[in-house]
Amino acid sequence: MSYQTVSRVINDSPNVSATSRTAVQDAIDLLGFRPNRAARALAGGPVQSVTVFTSNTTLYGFSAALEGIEEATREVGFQMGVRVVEERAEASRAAVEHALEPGSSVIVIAFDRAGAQALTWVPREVPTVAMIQAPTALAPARSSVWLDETAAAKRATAYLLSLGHATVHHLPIPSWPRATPRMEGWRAALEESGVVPPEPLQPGWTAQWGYEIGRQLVGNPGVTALLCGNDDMALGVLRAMREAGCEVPGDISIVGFDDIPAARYLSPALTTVRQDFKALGKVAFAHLLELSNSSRRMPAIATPIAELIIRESTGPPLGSRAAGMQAAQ
Amino acid sequence: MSYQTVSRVINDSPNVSATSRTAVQDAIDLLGFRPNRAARALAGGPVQSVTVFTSNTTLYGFSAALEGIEEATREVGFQMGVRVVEERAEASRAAVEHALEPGSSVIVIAFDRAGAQALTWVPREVPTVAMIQAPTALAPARSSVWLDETAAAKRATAYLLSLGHATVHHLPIPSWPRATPRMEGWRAALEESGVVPPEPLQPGWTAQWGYEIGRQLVGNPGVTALLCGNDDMALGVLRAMREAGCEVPGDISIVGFDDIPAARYLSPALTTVRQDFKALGKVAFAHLLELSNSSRRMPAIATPIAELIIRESTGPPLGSRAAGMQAAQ
DNA sequence: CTGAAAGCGCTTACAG
DNA sequence: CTGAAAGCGCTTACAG
Repeated sequence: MSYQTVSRVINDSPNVSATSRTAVQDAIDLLGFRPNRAARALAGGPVQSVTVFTSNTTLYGFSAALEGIEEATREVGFQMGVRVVEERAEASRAAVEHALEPGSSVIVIAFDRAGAQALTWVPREVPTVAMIQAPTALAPARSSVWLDETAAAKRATAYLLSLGHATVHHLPIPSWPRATPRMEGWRAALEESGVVPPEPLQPGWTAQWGYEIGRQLVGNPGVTALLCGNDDMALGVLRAMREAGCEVPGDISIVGFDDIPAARYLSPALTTVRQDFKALGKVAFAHLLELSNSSRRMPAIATPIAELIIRESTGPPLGSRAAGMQAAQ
Repeated sequence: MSYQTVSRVINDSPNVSATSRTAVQDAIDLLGFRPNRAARALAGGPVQSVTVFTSNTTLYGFSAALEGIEEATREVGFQMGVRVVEERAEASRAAVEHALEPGSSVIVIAFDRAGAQALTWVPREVPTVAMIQAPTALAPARSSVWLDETAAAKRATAYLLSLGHATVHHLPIPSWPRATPRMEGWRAALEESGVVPPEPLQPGWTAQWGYEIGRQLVGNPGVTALLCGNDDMALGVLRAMREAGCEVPGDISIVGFDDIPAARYLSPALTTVRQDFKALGKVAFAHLLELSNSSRRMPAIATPIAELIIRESTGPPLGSRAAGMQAAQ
């Protein structure tokens, strides 16, 4: 019953007799033995930790994703490390290289530019899965996961159109290297209805930004419906409208994206697209597991379905024929 | 120029000639050499990683604290691991024991019961600092950090009283093992003004809970001012009031706690107590550093100052003599 | 199926 | 001040 045998049962080696296996297992349970991770890693044992790179741990989508990853790692006894990355190339590179350890694996939350940047610095040989906005956006040859935001944005836009709005404006989250899927979906819905998409507003992430943009929008009769790139911005827009005495949804309908916990408690409660980033985080980790254990790639696949949650911030435009339509519904 | 010498310069050993030191350093820089953490840990090198235990990575206070810790660790090249802990004793214990590695250190975000529980399982010998609600609450003989929430709650309550409210009600976050400092401050302010504190409402954490409680409060003329244990609950209360047609602050003044990013964009913008959990996270890590390097304890000390942010959700009670006072201000 | 051997990359006493 | 030695706790070929 040498320590090699112990190592074998811990690592599920097939070359152990049933007798030894149970004997060792019993001893392990009895003593509460826990193999030293540092030693395992040093000796070239299997990966058992993930480092997640993210540009933000506070924004809803990011922290929900993190939450999902954490839960998944906990279930299989993986350690989870977190490293925040900035957009500046050198800082990003330093952060990634510093954090990378032999025998580790990584998930990068590459929803934004900083995340995508970080992905760049991760060597090919380390098992990696990226959480991205859309499949074409980046990460060729990297395993990645995403939500179908294009379809969701399209659906939300179509809904607004169906309410009777002549057009729908869009306050996007930052795009790179090309339009975000949320913007593509918005544009597609408009074009399918034969309306020329208006110029998108200046992109941002925060409530603050939404507020700024909202103030500029006030009193513009052309915009009666606005699809926001996320709920935080929608929140800011809502505030700007109220301050200016604009009714929501009377004067302008507003749709958010993500369904943050606060969304349904706003006044008016926010119509939004629910995105299950937590579930996506779990999916990402599941992929990572396959990558690192069997060392074989998995094709990128989509997962949880986004859902349009209709609440109070949307309605037919005032004084349009849609007002009549509403009664008919 | 053996590898021992390299080890010495990396670890700032004094026993190295200036010549060797620079020579080695140059080589390190040139080659981009990074010592293997697993090996260092195995050989008993200095701690260079923290794992933080927290019950939630999504609630504002928790995620802000995490953000602060992350930033601080990044600055000194520490690795940061995160493990979510539950309240159930066995689950908590398993999570903690699983996560603990020799040569690691820990910060536990012990704002709530689950966190306090986790703290229980961390062996004395591992360098640990706890982030807690108040110094007496727990963690005797543990290094810990906290914000002076008692003073802040007292100040907020006094402010409400000064507006002319006959009393102030309180919707607390969960207490254990005794009243939260927020509740103590609230109570103290009331007593100092000679008013008997009303029964606190049922404690909770979420907007959902605030909403439930808010609905119960509607139409109760006795409550004209409410101090909420956090902004999320305040958000829910706000919603309940609006639904019921109660004016805020006309019919009821509401104060939150924490100053979440959304607070100032609500309608009415939320009067609240700003708490810098991110800074507190940094302080926690600073303490940890001292603990682990010099192996000497630091006395627990308080840090960032909470600040009352007066916005729109508070005002004098309607129809009271305070209405006149307002004009006088 | 199961030991003995070698090595993962470091650090820390121990001799010079 | 600086090497040679031993060991941290594992894992993975290699012989039996």
